[in-house]
Amino acid sequence: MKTADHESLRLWLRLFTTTTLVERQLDSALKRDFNSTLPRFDLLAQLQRAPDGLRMGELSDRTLTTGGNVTWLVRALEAEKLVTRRVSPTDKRAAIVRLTAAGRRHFAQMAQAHERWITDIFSALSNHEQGELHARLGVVKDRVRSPGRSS
Amino acid sequence: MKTADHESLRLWLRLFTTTTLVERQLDSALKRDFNSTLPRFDLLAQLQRAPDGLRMGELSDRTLTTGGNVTWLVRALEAEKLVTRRVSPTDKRAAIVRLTAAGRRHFAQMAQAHERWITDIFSALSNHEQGELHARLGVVKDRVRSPGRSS
DNA sequence: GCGGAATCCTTGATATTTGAAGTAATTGGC
DNA sequence: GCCAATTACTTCAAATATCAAGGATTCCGC
Repeated sequence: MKTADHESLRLWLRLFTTTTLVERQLDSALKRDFNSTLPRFDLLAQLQRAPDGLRMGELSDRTLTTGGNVTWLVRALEAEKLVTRRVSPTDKRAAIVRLTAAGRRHFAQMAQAHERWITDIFSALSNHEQGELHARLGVVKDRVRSPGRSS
Repeated sequence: MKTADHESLRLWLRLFTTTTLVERQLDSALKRDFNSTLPRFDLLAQLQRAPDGLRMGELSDRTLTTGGNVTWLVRALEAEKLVTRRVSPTDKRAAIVRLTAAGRRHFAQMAQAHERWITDIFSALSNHEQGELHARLGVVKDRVRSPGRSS
C-alpha cells in the first residue's frame, strides 16, 4: 500500500495547489475589474440565490466562514449599499440580509465575468471529464463531512 | 453551451468546498495533536525534501505564500528551534533555511499522522480514480498557470 | 408562564496574510 | 571598476480571518 498512500499525498497536494491557483486568479481578477474580492463575491452569490434573504448564520454555513467574519463582511457590503440587514420579524435575535437593487446589478456584472473566467479555465476538460471530476470530488467531500473509520 | 457553463461553475464550487473542508480538517487535527498548523507543516515539508536547505524565495514559491509571510513563519519556527537560518556564502542577500535535528524529528511525527489522515480521506476513491483525478487536476492547473485564450 | 439551556449574533482580542515600500547586495553593460 | 537595474529579503500597515466571551432572545419541560 506504500504506493497508494503516496499517491494520496500527491493527489492532495495537487488538489490544494490547483484550487489555490484558481482562487488567486479569480480574486485578483475581481480586484482588478470590480474592486472586489472572492469572499465578497461568494457572499453575494449566496444572497442572490435566496430572494427572501438569508440569516447571518446561514451565510456563515454556506460560505464556510466564521460568524465573526460574516458580520464583518456584511457590515462592509452594507456600507456600500449592496445589501440591507433587518431584524427578523419572527425572531428578534436573527438578522436577515438581502441584496439591494444596486447589489443585484453589481453582482450580475461580476457574475457574468466570473462565469467567463471559470468556463475558460475548465474548458481544458471535456464536459464528460468535468462531470466525473465533480462526482469524485463529491465522494471525497462526503467522506470529510463524516469522519471516516478506515476502510 | 449554457449547460456546460453552468457545469463548470458547479465544478469550481465543489472543488473549492472540498479543498476547504479537507484543509480545515487537517489544520485542526495538526492543532489538536501537535499544536501546529497547515502552513507550518507545509513549510517544514518543503524543507525536508531539501537536505541542503532552501532560500526564502524558494520557500515562498513552493508554498504558494507571499515573501512577507514566509519571513513571519520562519521567524516563528526559528524561535522554536525547528529551523535555522544562515546567510548564503555565495550571495549575502539570500538566507538559507534548514531543518534542525529537532525539526526533522518533529516533522517526522507530524508527517506520519498527516499521511494517515490523507490516506483515510482519499480511501473513498479507488487507486485508479485517484490517479485520474490527479491527472485531470493537472490539466486545470496547467491552464491556470498560462492564462488561456478562450477555446 | 417560569427559568435554565440553547440559539443567534456581535464584539474585541488576536492571528494570519497580503501588498507596497524600503534596505542591502549582486549583476551586467559600459 | 562603476553605476543603473535587478534581485532577495524584511518591515510595516492594512485587510482578513479566527476564537472565545457576552448580550439578547427564544425554546421547552414543567
